[in-house]
Amino acid sequence: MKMVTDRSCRQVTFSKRRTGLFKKANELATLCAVQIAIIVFSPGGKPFSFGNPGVEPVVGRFLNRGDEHHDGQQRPQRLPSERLVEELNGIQRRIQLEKKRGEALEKALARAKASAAAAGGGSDSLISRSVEEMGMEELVEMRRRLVDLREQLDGRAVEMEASSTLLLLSNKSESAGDSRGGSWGGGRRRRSVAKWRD
Amino acid sequence: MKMVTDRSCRQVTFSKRRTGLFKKANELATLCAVQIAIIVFSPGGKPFSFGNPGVEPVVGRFLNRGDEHHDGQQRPQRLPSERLVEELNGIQRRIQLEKKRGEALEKALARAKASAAAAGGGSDSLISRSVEEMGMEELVEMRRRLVDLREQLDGRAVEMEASSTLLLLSNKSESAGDSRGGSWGGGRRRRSVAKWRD
DNA sequence: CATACTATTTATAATCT
DNA sequence: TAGATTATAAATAGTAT
Repeated sequence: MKMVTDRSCRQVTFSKRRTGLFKKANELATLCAVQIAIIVFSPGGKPFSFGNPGVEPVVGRFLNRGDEHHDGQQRPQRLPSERLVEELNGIQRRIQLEKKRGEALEKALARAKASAAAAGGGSDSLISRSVEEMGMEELVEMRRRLVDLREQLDGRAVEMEASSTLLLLSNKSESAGDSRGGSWGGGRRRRSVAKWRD
Repeated sequence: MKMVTDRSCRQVTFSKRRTGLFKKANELATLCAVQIAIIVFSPGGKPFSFGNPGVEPVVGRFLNRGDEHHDGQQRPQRLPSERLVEELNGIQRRIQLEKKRGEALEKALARAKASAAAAGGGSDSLISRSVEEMGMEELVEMRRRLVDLREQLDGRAVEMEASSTLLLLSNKSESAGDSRGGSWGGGRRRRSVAKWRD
């Protein structure tokens, strides 16, 4: 499944698939009585959206800003601790995912080459508990550790091109359950300032 | 087309259709190289999302600039709490990148392990333990190994081919936050961006 | 950017393991 | 509870307007 190269064909494909996607979303909302929002920008940059009961309520709920409109720049005085917890939960899940990846890789690695010595390590099992159970101080501490990890990552910076991000759901999987998919990193981001680090 | 009355059937239908919808969205993003975000709450109230390149940038583009699509603008008066969230988002993205790197590595390994068959042996099962039991130092070490392997195998490019990925983790998402103004007085950090082939 | 037409591909509801 | 199977319904690519 590759990008359609011809601009005209791409636009046609976009139009039709967007229609189909919104239809699917509408069916999902109807059949299951759930809130859903879709935002998509056409190849030409034009925004299209679908929402049940509307885009903004759903996005607001997702961002923990249900009581706020985006017409103002202010957030509620109450800090986004709920959001923080969600973000940390996401990080936790992703670390777990990375671990699963590492497991598969490790098996192949054992067959293919010898690896360097393992690092020892006292583990505080900081990630063991649910984020919801942690106090703010612990959240801040956890953030500190994650930042440390991030700085390690910065040592060998890697970027994925936006076009390389992909998600295929067609194959069977060993585990199953609910997925909070998406948020595929790697795209160019407005807020991210790209800088090199040696 | 009416709402499925049976709760169980409704949940099943939701799961299936959500999977299909996200797949469609991914295909649309791939074929047409467009930004798209989907947010949906399950019948049980759990949030699910898909985004290319991520939910936040798409939502941000939609909310902040409406029908416009100029680049380079920033919202004025960013609060410290927003920077906190951004910082966490950055970390989250980096971890995502690590996961994707692992995926690519896995494929590269499959192609290159024949030639890379150096020494055998050392299968220290560092990664066999759960992340919950690992300290951050070990996580960092785990990552370092992946990078080492990549650098060995990546004289040529590691292609991001179609890889099957399912984010499958049952986890609670509704969370109660502790509202303490826990700002850490953090400054902005540099973000590293590099190319996949570095 | 949208839509009509049709051959073909794909998703899915019901069912079963 | 998840996954596999399959007949059926739906989406879509190619093309034209």
